Amino acid sequence: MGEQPSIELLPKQHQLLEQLVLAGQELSGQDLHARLRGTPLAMGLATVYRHLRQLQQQGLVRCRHLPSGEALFAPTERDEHHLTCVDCGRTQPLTACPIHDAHLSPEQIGGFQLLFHTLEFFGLCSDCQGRQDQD
Amino acid sequence: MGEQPSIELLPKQHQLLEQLVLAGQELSGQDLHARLRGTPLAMGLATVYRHLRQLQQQGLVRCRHLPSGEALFAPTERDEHHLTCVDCGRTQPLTACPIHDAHLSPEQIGGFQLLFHTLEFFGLCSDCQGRQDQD
DNA sequence: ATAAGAGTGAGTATCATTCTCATTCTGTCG
DNA sequence: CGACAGAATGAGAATGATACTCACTCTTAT
Ligand SMILES: [Mn+2]
Ligand SMILES: [Mn+2]
Ligand SMILES: [Zn+2]
Ligand SMILES: [Zn+2]
Repeated sequence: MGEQPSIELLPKQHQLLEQLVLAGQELSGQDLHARLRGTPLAMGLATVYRHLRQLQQQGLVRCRHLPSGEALFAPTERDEHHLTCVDCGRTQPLTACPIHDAHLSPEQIGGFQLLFHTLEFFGLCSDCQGRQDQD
Repeated sequence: MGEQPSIELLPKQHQLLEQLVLAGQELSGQDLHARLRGTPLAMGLATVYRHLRQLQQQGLVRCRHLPSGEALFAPTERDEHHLTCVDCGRTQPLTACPIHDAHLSPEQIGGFQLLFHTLEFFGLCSDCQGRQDQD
């Protein structure tokens, strides 16, 4: 825990990571691109996605996919997960990660160097439970 | 654990669920559509995706997204997760779910009725660790 | 100065998924 | 039995996020 490969981080990669940290919430590639437009930090969409992929490969960023297919990115240092309604899409963050640094046996890990995980819970929110059979 | 809402299951929905169970592995919407083509159980892509969404809303099916954006579906009864290499994409199943029926406080659940979860680990496989700085 | 290599981004291509909407199926009622 | 309402279906078009191309610009080393 606590990688510090700040070496080898391109300026634009550093920018993207910083934006994600500052935002305090998950952002899509499109979001990041839009946020930087007009600023001296602006960069093309291709560069945004290219660097987001590389940041993931370094374990600095992870992403989850919405049902819409859109991917939301966050710094791995922010170990946050969500509970999402399969009906209305309402989402709420969990206040703690249920697996901390889970105990995966070396056998399960099979030589991999673990970088991060994604964990999402799905269910019906109270509103949609009511609307269950009618509607 | 052990829902039995076999009531309210359309024939084609039942078919899709059965295919997923029989397959023993995750299948994409395209996979399912292709598998059924030519058989008397064939159905259009729109119907496949429509019913997959409804099966998810009933908590019978869950899905995860590959980096490619493709979604893979599985029956929720099969509580299996994966460890994927962020570099080469190689993937291996975990032999057990690290969160079983995790202990989420009612406070965290906030009125939701939990249906299923997705959990994926990412890292570097042994091969790609070697290729680390070169390449 | 020159050259090799890395980084960039506007535009285009891709392709899984969703949307449209005309058609077919199913069950009900007079 | 027709006639009709509503649900289900699927071919084809639309969508939209992401990946790819490739010419151009920087950077760095000789
Ligand atoms: Mn976590
Ligand atoms: Mn599990
Ligand atoms: Zn809801
Ligand atoms: Zn690998």
